[in-house]
This record gives sequence, structure tokens and C-alpha cells, in this order.
Amino acid sequence: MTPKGTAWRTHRCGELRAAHARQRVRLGGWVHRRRDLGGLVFVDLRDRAGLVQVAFGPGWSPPDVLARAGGLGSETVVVVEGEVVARPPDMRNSELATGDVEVHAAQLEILGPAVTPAIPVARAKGEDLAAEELRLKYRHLDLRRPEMQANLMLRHRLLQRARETLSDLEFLEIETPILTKPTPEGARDYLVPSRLHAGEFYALPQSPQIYKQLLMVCGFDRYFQIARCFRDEDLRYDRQPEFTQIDLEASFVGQEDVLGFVEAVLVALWEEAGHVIGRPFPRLTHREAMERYGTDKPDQRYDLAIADWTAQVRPLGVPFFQSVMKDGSRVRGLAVKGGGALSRKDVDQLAEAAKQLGGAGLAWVKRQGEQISGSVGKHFTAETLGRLGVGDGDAALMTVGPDRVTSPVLDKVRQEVIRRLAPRPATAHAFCWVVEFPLFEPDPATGRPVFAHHPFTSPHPEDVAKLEGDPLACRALHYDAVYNGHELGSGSIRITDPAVQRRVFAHLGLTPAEAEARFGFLLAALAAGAPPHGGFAIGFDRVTMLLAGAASLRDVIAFPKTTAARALFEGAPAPAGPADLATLHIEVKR
RNA sequence: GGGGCUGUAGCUCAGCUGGUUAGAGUGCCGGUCUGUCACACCGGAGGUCGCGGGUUCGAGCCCCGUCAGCCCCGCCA
Repeated sequence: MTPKGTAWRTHRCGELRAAHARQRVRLGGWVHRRRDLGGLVFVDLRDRAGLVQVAFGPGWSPPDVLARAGGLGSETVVVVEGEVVARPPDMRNSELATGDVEVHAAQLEILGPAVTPAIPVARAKGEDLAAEELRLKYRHLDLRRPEMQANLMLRHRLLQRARETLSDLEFLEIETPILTKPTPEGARDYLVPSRLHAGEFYALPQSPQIYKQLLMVCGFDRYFQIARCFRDEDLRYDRQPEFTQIDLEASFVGQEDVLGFVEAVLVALWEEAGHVIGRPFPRLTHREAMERYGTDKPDQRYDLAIADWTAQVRPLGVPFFQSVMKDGSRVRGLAVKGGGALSRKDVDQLAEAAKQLGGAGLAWVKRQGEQISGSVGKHFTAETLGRLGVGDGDAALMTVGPDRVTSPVLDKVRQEVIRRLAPRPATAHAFCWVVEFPLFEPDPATGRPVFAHHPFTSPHPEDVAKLEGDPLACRALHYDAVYNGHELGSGSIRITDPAVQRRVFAHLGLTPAEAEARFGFLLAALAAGAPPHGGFAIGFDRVTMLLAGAASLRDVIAFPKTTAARALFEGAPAPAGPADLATLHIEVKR
């Protein structure tokens, strides 16, 4: 018996190799597929390690075993005992890791008969997956599929690697409460009614933010947690109502220290998935990111960057630009190498996408030899285009307006151009840091400055003076990790001066009394001797999704919610009975 | 909260301009078969066309509403 052997089995199905030949083994697993040739029966037996072919034949299987093997239904759990046999060369199956051997079964026990599965586990080549609704409803079957098993096994390895990496860096894993206190700002909280205190509620944590800061004040120095977080907001393919963060915080650190810790973790995670990543990651400021890519999470696998062409274009007197050019408006665009390959239909669809984002539309010029065409082509010469970096066979895509409008438009156009032209990426793994985020952003409705991050983020020390007079120009010690256009996580250096923290709460519109009621415990802690500290949170589900090549978070979470935040398998949420509600002092309005 | 796509056999899908008895593959059931590996072959069962209403001589198909899943916008400090 190998170390993996148990009361029921000696090996896992998927681990058998030519070296096991002539060994007597017992295997437990699920009937993946059966091929009944009459006198011979083949069963592909599956467990988490993979598939192995079990052969039943008159030469080695008693008649009753052979007969029962012919009647095995899909997904039945069986234990077989028999000899591992090397297959003759012409009977090997190179598509199977175990394909050089098969097990000649002498015994067969049916341990878990199975009804016909509602959705297939064994899928024919080229057969589509069952509808996602059904995969979620019959999750016990969907998770048996080798692809899902591989995703969750990768997730396990990544978790262990994160723990190991942070432990080696002397981070302490400390758990924080799940039943916690509602927060006044940010995402909607999931609330849990209190039985003992009528009308009072716990909240599930949106993140362990305040607790980890308290742990720094307590002197734990370096903390991490694989933390479950909850936010009651609408969902996307990459957003679940409960999700997992690799949460960390450290004391006596500056921004450089935190970025170093996070790089160490990310490099280790990517290595675990088989990718070699260089350090340090390149940096760009939030301002640069918005200028060159129109987004705070640029996909830097591709060189294509946004340029400001206002000065070059102004003298040309192009009506499309002229009409919109006023204070604060700029002409910005993309010089697309090989953009001549974009069809008229492509360009029209790009322009349509631009309009849907509220842009003025998209002006375009194509250069093909001496031929210059496009919506504003007649205003451009080859020489002008050359100065914009638009060569033979290239195209220029431009828009005009205030940055607030043109940045998202050009971000979208850039992504679409990349998708359509599918240029070879400069690198497969483009990590970067986006630093110097603004502390405030204008409220889209009122224009008033509102906090761009949580209210514990420290202002940039050079900008503290602007806090009152020019808040929108005030930078924060806040940073994001970005990978191939995905935000992997964010962090900041925190406020440790209770006076500064009170001023920030005042900015949020909290009166001193309200600030005291909601965050008094934090203010008290900060006043009790707080070390400088900062931290980060990595979106672990998203990292796993990207490393697994999965299409959505749902494929790397064992039991996820639908986009309507329902759990189809177990049927949550569900109504509560009148007795439960009474105990919780709750009356439900319908 | 708003927009889009999808919903037909257990599963994946087709179903023309509204027209007779709604099809295919797979799975399932029965049968033949000793080297298959998506086994092959023969036969069979299997349908609330998501749900409700409407238009029409007639609705899987058109209209209205609704439910569910997915994607997007808002939202996610």
C-alpha cells in the first residue's frame, strides 16, 4: 500500500503509469465512460487525479464481475481490484496520462449507484458545456469535470504559496471578525440581525480594513489573512458578492516596502502557475496612466498609447475639432500601426462605441502610400501624419473633448483596436504599478470632491497643504497593482495622525460627534501610539481566474452566486420562517 | 435602476415568410458484438416550445407582460 492508500484503495486512478505494471491495485472512482463490446467491457474510471482504463474480460474477470461491469451506469462510484497491465504498443492511448497501462479487474464493488446525471460530466470532443444555469444548479456534477477540478486544485496551490511566501516574510496570519460593524460609506453592507439586541445589526466585512490597522497599532507588525469579504453590489463576471482577498498590512513601512511585499507574493503566485515574472514591476503615475491609456488599469502588453495632438491639429482647421474645441478640451488620438487593415465597418463600430460612451465621435485618417482617406482625411497630408507617428499603412483615430470624456472613449477604442487587429503582444505578462492616485474625485452628479478610496488613505505628504484649498489636486499614497488590463488589487499608506484622520472624516461630511460614534475606536487606537503602516489587498479570485484561464470567477469558486446573487444549488437566499423572524425582532414588508 | 442576448427532448442545438404529425446529435431503455478508448451496429421511449396574456381561421415563430441565466452601463469608499 502506498502512503496514499486507504481502507478502500491503494492508488488514485490518474496516477498509474507504466512503472506500476504487474502491481495489484484497488481503485475507487466514478464511472466516466463505459465501452461495452459484449465479451469485453472497458470502463474509464475517474478520480481527482485523472482517468484510467479498467478492462473487464473473461481471461481475468469472473463471469459475475464481467456481467455487472456491462451494466454500470455513468457516474456510479465503484471500487475495482485488479492487476495493472502494460498495454501492447498498438493499444496505448497517448491522449491519456495513464494510457500506457490498464487495470485488469478481478473484483468490482458498486458503492454509490448513480441516477443518470442531469448534465454530462464526461463530455464528447467538441460538445458544448451545459448552460451555466444548469451547471450551477447541478454543481455536484459540474465540479466533477476535470477542468473544474484543475481550477480548484490550482486555487489550492496558489493559496498555499501565498501563505508560505508571506510567512517567510514574517507576516503573521491573524483572523478578524466576520460579524462586524456597519460602515457608513462605500459599498452596501450585508447586514445580520442581532437576536440579543432588538433593532441592531452586525455587518459582514467589506474588507478587514480597520481590524488590520488596529493590529498594527497593537504591534503585530506584519499581518496577513486570506480574508473573505462581502459587498452587496451588482455583479459582473469578475465580481461576486463574497470574495477572497490576500489581505496584508505592515508597520514601519513606506510605499516602497509594501510594493516589494506584494511583488514577492505575485511573482510567487505566477511562478506556482508556471510563469517567470521579472521584478521590479514598472510604475506609472495615475496621471500618466490616464494620459497614455485613458484608464487606471492599462493593458501594457501592447505599446499602442494615446497621444495629445491638440497643437498639431489646431492649425488644420478641421471643423469636427473646431466646433468642440474650447477650454479644457484636447484632441487626443491613437496612431495605429497597421491600422490600414481596419475595415470601414470596424471604424464605424469603433465610432459607435465611442458615441455610446458620450464622446463627440471618432475622427479617422488612413494612410496608404500617397492615398490619404478617412472622415477627416482631406485635412491631413502625409507630412502632418508623419509628425503624428502615422506611417504608410497606419491609421489615426482621434477624438476631442475634455479628458473626462475622451479618456474612457480612447480606452475603449484602444482595447477594440487591439482586439480587432490582434497584434503580437510585447509580453504575455504585463504587470505594472499605478501610483499617486488622486485622494478625491469629483462626484459625477454634483462635481463636489468625494473620496476616491477609503477614508484611511494618507494624503501624499507633499499635498497635505492642498487638502482644504485644492482637494482635487491632492494626491494619495494609494497604489494599484495592474496586470494585462485587470486590477489585481490596491493598497495605501494609512493615516496615523488622529488629527488628520478627523479632518478627513470632516471632509466626508461627518460631524465630530458622528465620527466619534462610528470610528471612535479607531481614533482612540491611533491616539494610543500608532506606528506608520500601510498595506494591500490582492483580489485572489481574480488572480486565480486569470492564472486558470477561466472565463469568470464562477469557474474558480466552488459554489458561486449568479449575477442576481442567488445560489442555485442550495437555493439561497431563502425566506425565513415567522418564528425565526420574531426571534430576530424583524417584520417583513412585502 | 437601465440596456442587450438567450430560453424548443435529460444535455447541446436546428426549426424558412405564421400553416398539416416540432426535428438532429448525444444521453437514456432494449438487443448484437473479445481490444475499445467520443466503440460500432439495430430497434425504442422521450416535448407545459420558460411562464401568463393578446393578435390571428391558425402561434415554437408576431405583440404585451413576467421569470431565469449570461453580458454591459449605473453601482462596487
